[in-house]
Amino acid sequence: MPELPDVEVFRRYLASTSLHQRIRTVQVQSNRILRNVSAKKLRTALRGHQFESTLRHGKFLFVQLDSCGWLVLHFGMTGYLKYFKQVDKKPAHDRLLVGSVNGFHLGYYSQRLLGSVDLIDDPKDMIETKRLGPDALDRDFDLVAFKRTIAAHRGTVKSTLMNQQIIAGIGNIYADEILFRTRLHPATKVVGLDESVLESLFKSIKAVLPKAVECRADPARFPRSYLTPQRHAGGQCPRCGTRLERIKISARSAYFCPHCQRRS
DNA sequence: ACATTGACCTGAGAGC
DNA sequence: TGCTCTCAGGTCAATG
Repeated sequence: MPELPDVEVFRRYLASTSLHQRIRTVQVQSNRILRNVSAKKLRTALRGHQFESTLRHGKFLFVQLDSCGWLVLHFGMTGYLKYFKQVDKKPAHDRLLVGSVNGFHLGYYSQRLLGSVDLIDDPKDMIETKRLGPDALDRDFDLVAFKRTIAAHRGTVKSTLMNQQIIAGIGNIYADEILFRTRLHPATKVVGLDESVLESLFKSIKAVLPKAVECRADPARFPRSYLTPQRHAGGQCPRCGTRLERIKISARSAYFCPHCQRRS
């Protein structure tokens, strides 16, 4: 699930529910999600403290602590957050539960355990260490930066869009949506795309992602012109009605309209 | 340096 | 019903 729009929705959810509450309990339900922090160290860092603010870069959510340091949440393929009061009504696959003095809990969920939780000193350092590219929605990430960033790469346009070290935030679903809007076949090579196509691709990124956030990353709310709600076996192109095709690009499924997105 | 592939996990759904 | 196979929106290490 969680690409940039999903994580932005999680960030707003956390910010509207869980800031400025004194933390009373910390339950690590699975050690597997922990990266460079032990359960004990995490408990010590959180208990008695508060979440102060939030930040997002690509698919990473950073939560600032009032003491010092940041909690980092990554959601993998199946992660999400849930804020609730009744512990007996919590969903399955909770991996971290943070309880506050107000009686509510913030749960981090990850069915497939591909997500991660970490504790760091500074988001900037982490972004640098992981060599993440600019966040796709950052204002400073403009057309000039986009062209400069993408120019050095030789692979397909889809794998380039999904490479977090080139641009942070775009995953499999939104790469397909962006390419559909740009009418580009997913296997098109970046090399040889002319200026006008690059500009159109850039505009698609800057249109699709905010629209998805506005729709709370829920495909059921997406405009009719969007590919994502049709992105399944038997799905049809919202523009021309052609049956969508599925191919493999860098070992992931790419859905596209064979009529609107011709191989060039 | 860059691009691609398989491995890491669990669970749902299809087909037999 | 139960078995097997494939697939799923993530990254990372190993390979070409």
